Amino acid sequence: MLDKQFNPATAEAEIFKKWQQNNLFAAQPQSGKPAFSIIIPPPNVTGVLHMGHALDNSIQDVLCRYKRMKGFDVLWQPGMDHAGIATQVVVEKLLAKEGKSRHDFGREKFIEKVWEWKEKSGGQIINQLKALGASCDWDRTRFTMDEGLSAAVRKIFVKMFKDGLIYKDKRLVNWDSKLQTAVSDLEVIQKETVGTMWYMNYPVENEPGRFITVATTRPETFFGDTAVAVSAEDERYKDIIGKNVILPIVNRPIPVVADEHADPEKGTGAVKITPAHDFNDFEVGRRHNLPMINILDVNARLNENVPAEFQGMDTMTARMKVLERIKELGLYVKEEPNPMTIPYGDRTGVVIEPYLTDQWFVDTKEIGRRALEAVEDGQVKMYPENMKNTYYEWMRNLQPWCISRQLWWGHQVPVWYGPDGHIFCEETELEAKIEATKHYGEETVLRRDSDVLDTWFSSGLWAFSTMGWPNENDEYLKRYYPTSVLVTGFDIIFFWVARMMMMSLYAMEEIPFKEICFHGLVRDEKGQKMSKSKNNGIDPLEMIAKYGADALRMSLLVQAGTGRDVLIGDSRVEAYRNFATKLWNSAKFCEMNDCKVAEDYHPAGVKLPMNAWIITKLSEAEKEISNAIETYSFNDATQTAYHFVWGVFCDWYLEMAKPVFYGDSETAKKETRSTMAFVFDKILGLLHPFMPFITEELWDKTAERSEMLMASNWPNVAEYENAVETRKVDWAINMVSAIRSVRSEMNISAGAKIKIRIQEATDEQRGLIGEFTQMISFLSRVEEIDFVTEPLKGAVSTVYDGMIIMIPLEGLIDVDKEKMRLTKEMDALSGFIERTLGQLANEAFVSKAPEKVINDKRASLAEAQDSMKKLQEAFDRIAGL
RNA sequence: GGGUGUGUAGCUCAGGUGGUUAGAGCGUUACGUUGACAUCGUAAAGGUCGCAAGUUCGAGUCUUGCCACUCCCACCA
Repeated sequence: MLDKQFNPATAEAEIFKKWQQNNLFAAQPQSGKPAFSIIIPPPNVTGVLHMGHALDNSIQDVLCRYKRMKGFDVLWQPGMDHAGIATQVVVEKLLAKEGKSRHDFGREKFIEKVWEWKEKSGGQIINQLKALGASCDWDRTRFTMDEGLSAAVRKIFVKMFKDGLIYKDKRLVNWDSKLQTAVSDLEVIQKETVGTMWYMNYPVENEPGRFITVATTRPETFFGDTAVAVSAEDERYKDIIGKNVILPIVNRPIPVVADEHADPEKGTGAVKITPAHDFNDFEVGRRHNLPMINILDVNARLNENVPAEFQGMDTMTARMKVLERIKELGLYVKEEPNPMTIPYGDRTGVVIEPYLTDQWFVDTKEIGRRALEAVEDGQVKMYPENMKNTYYEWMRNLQPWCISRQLWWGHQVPVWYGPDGHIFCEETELEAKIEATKHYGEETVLRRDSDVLDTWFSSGLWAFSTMGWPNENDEYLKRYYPTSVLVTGFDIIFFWVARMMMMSLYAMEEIPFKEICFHGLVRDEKGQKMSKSKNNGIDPLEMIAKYGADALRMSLLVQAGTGRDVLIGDSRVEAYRNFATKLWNSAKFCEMNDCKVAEDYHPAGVKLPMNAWIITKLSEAEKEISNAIETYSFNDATQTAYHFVWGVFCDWYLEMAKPVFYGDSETAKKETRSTMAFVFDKILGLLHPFMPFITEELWDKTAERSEMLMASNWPNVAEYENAVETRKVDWAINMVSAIRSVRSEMNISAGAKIKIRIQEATDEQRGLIGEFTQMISFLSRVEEIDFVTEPLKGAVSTVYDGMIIMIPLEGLIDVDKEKMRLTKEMDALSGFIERTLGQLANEAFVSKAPEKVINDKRASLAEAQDSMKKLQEAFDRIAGL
């Protein structure tokens, strides 16, 4: 006996355990089945499940479950990212609570602390993914700091270094002064604001009274100025190019140089050049061999390269102080508001400073070109396709990738320095020492580079590092790489997708995945981005607790058209919880009516049209769902399934079955019981990828099964389709709808049994009505159907497929209401008739449109005119009362 | 500045290659019968398909222009 309702809170964990016990998640490399593989986008070890994960992993789970049922051997490779910055920040915060900093522990001890944290509190998200139903091969869970993955990182780094693709360079990078590390361009967020532009005068050397006015938004960088640039074409300044101006306060002479960077149209046409603190100025500095004076320390405070009174100031204080002094010197000109963007760190929210340091870079020119070509020539397909344009644009303007971070938690750069600074880049310290001994001719003390790598460097290797690489002979690597499809949000296309493409093509000489399915962002019910500041975040675990994982998955998937954003909120999830309940109740109906698949049952042999009909509808739904999943249109797939279950199976088939079950034909009952059970089983299969828990539960509770639903075959009933019977049942259904509509509009009480009289039915129609009398009567509460040759007085009428259907009401008719109803029906027709007559009278249309279109128009016109005539007659009859 | 989307019912969205009277879900309204389900059923109302031209016998669908909004990238002395 089925319970009154499904209780996800207790059932889901049990079901998940059973899947695990039956080892249904593990890939089966020896199975001989075709392989299908997905790597999970590794969530941060610090992460907790949010709606983005829920969507991303629901999609992957659908694909994996569907493919398994389709006969594939599936590897869904799970794992987590060590998330350098995020994790270090979490642990540092914990230490701060004890009043300590990482420096109190030192690097080694601190890293131990992080590992401790990871073992104790990290990776909660893994269990949360399980709550969602994710069918990953959990025993293969990997972590980007695992020994194997770390070995992969070292190997790639050394190889790239030796290939000249990784190099050290002193250049301007984005400096996060809170974390005291470099970050990549992608980790910087530009925010618009209105700042101020200040104008000030620099005296020209040896020409008393002459000044050059420069404009700046950052007066505090003033001490780093090493030139003023003007355009060579600018008449105002032509004569002082090559001369010096005096930098006020410090009275340092700096040259006036001609450079294309200076635009005569902008500002004053003269630009102060601060090579160590501005990306454009840096380039100008390189072009003119200007000194680069760094005036900031790692905390973004002014350093010893500025006059003592300014040292130690933060940039804002220094800015005001500089302006004050300029004013005192009488060199201040004016200021005006200036719209501008300011860079902030995406993790810390502090202002990012361009900062001159030694960093490690990846030369992306060559590997970027290959990654670009792999998409251009179609080796890697993207869904939706227009994501290619975004990818192309970025790949064609690739900048060197700054991969070093001045953190402790992460993959330490495998680089050692000799006493003279000579670089030894090897996978182990031992190898470095051996090389050093060779180089120096004696054993030498080496110092290891303290930098760690950008987290995305290791996640860039994820597609193959999780599969055993660098062991080229790993059976998983051989079998499941390249992976079948990558499922991810378009927000990390540059961070991760592009990097995986580059790194995989470099290391493996092969693409990491054949297809990429991009999905949109999850937003709240009103379509707003979820954020802490708006406090509109919705916790997937809360939704799962409230409505069940199946309901949450459905409500996400039902909107997951390729690339579209997904809106989530209580009312949406509730709707799919209701759907789950509907499914449960339909199972109860089956059980109550003793629906089981009889041993001698075969779907090809059904005799009742309604049974042939439901099998055909099932087949049509299956084809649509399969097709939609294969093209990543999860919205179509789920909507088709939803409509088939609720709108076809429950609303019509179960209702049609009732008169059969209450009737006295045992053969009809038997066939219908079997068919219903048969179709219901297939429904469980079709829904399983989307709603794995409730379907598995029903599968278990509705019959004795030799295997779990998850391990069963995807439904395929195409060979049992029966178009002829299906058309007949559809016709009867439409007739029921027509009768119901009249009843409802004429306020005939829902319970009342009515008689109907039909005029002008063809022989075929009479035959159909005869065949479906029981069903039509039951579903439209009709107790008597008769065919007549003369119209009835005192009846309400409608026209269906050319037949006049009349409901005699013997004086109870609300004449005005019936007149209104008929008028409304006729109005709808007359508009169409008029338009169509016009079209058919148009010679251009008749001569140019294809014959089929014209014939269809003529046919539907004739039908409409016929209905019109019959409705008009009904109207006239009623008007006479 | 470059790129990419979006604009269809109150809301959220479907609507290959142009062709009957433009659909769904939710919401709304009315009415609720029998024995799966009120987490339900039946029915109805609701749209000049962003605007304007153009191509065409015919445009939600194609072209051009415009308007509004989303997102991404770059720049901003």
